[in-house]
Amino acid sequence: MTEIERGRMAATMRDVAQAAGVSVKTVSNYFNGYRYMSAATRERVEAAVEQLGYQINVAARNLRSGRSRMIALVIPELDHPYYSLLAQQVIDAADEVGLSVLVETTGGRRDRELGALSGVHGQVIDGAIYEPIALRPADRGFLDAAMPLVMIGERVFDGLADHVLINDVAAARTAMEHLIASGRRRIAVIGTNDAAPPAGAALRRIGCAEALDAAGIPFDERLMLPVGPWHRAAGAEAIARLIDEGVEFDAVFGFNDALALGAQWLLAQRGIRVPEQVAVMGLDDTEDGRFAHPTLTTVSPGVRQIARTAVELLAARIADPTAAGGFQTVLADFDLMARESTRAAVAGA
Amino acid sequence: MTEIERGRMAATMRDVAQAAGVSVKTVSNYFNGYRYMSAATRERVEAAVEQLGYQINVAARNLRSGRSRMIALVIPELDHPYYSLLAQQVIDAADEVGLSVLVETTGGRRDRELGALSGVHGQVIDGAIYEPIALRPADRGFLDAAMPLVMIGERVFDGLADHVLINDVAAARTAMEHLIASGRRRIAVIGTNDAAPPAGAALRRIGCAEALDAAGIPFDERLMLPVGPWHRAAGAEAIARLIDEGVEFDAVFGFNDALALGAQWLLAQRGIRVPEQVAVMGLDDTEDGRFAHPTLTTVSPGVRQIARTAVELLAARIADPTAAGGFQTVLADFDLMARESTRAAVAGA
DNA sequence: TTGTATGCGTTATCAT
DNA sequence: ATGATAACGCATACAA
Repeated sequence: MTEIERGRMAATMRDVAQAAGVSVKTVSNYFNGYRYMSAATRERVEAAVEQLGYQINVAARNLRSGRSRMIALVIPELDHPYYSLLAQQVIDAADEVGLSVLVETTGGRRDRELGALSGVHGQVIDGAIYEPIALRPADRGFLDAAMPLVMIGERVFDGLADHVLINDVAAARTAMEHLIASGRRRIAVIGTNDAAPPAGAALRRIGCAEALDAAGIPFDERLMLPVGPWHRAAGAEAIARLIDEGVEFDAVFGFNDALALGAQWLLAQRGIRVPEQVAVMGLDDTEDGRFAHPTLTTVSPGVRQIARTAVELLAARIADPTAAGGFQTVLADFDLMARESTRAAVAGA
Repeated sequence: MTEIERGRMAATMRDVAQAAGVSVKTVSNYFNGYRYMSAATRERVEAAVEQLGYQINVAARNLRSGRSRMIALVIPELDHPYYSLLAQQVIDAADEVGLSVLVETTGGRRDRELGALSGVHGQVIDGAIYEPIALRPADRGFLDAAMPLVMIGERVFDGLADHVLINDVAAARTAMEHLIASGRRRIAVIGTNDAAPPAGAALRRIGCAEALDAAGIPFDERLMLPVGPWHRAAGAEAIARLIDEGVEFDAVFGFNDALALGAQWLLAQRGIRVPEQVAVMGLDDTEDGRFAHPTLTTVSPGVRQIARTAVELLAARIADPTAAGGFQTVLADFDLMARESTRAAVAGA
């Protein structure tokens, strides 16, 4: 390689060392924030870096250090108000601690959720923020991710990773209490499914039952509506079926905003007035709800806090994988956001 | 290092070669799809790989090859119906050709859009799909990305990269023609700004003017509503201002669905009936519009096609960066999606 | 068609 | 506080 050729190629640490009159180790120290370095040396390195326009070679660093400063965010889908918000918040929080985010979507399919951490991605990332929706505690044996993991949303894999989530029971109970306080008695609940705790849906169902029980309202299984993916279409279909079956109800609680908005949309299409005839509330506090008509009452899970907490926990695990002390479960705050869709109680619609 | 230690560590290509009784070069050939290999050799390599559970070391490959098989998707924000859909489609399309996607959001800020391709990310990616919204043609000198680039959405940097976008003029004209055909004459347009072509907003404004001109409808600057970010709140505010100023209008065309839905929301809040009094239409075909009440008429830009085309162009550039022949501009198809929000013309509202 | 040898640019060990 | 040097695991000339 001629001098000319070298001159055109990106500068290496060796070039910087040579220009600064120090060893590569010193330059490396500089970039890794090594504390014991004389001010004079530091300045000379800085000058050489500046002069050569040097940028550290990430590939070489990754190979040698076995780290990539990249994490994966594994979620069912990105094209969804809640997940896209979560992803944005995770990306922002990660950026602040110098981590890049590889977004991986699974379509909510069990096989892809299990495989998300192996394969090419699994090798290139230092850890993952992981929100599976199809896995059950029994799947823990199939997940062979030998990497730091922070789980979001459901407490599968308890004792295997850190968890960040809202208190599903309490959040659902709060929502139901709000509806009950506004005079509703026959509350359709969308999103229940046959999963057992600690699945989020099961916990939220428990919260609903608790609220009904405390208010002395009889539990009616016909008002518990299991659905597939928590999309608007599913919410609309569930309520359409309920109406067509002639089951009476005066409120709807969707386990997420999309379900609730789908329900609210269908009610509008059928000419049923919200909130006069039927109240509607969701859980997520996505922007859609704030611009629905009427605006959607919901429970806000503090996505920003969840994302930041998850990133912080993950960064800590990556920095010190051996840190024992067991895994943490952080319950994030939530807030009731009372809006138009649950205003004005009208008894016995 | 003892044999025991080695046994516990991840297998390397050397281990595979040894187990298969071939050289590392042969194993490397196997993983890189080298064609000239005897069936017997291939089988032995496969067996050894299987037996050792070998996975190629991505970091080493990246260092040696100078490639990462990663691309960046640079967009203003992820928490937005259009961009989250685009991101999902890009991730899916990239996955099919073996590329991973690093999502980088800029908040629509010029400095971050310019810097998105340099720094750490810039070094680790093989190319980028790039949708800046704050840049102008004059910024081309400031963007020093020595990497394959596919631009989406606006034709800044013509002749510097491939472009994939819809025909903004035609799409806007189609939307306006639809409104005019339904009997509307005073159409408020949200999203115009002071940028000159080839900015998308400017092109769409031209399309609007063309449609008005063809229909013999006088152009009224008061109906052209510039806004900041194309969010629902901006659409609502623009229409609120228009109403408060007493400007009459019988239709609204938002340059994206979010603006249109914000407008539609405000109209509902003010008790103005859509579409009877005012028709509303958008452009994007996001899910929000399909579940708005009334459902939102819009122009569908075929996001899936855009994403796939962008990924294909980028993959081709990465595979052969020297491929001359100039850069391509691909105009994606669009479709009018007529729904409830523009039904039933009522003249002279 | 396959093998040998070298180097990609960094970090880490050890020595000073 | 700094330097010399050996890996990290793979790809690729070049040789055979």
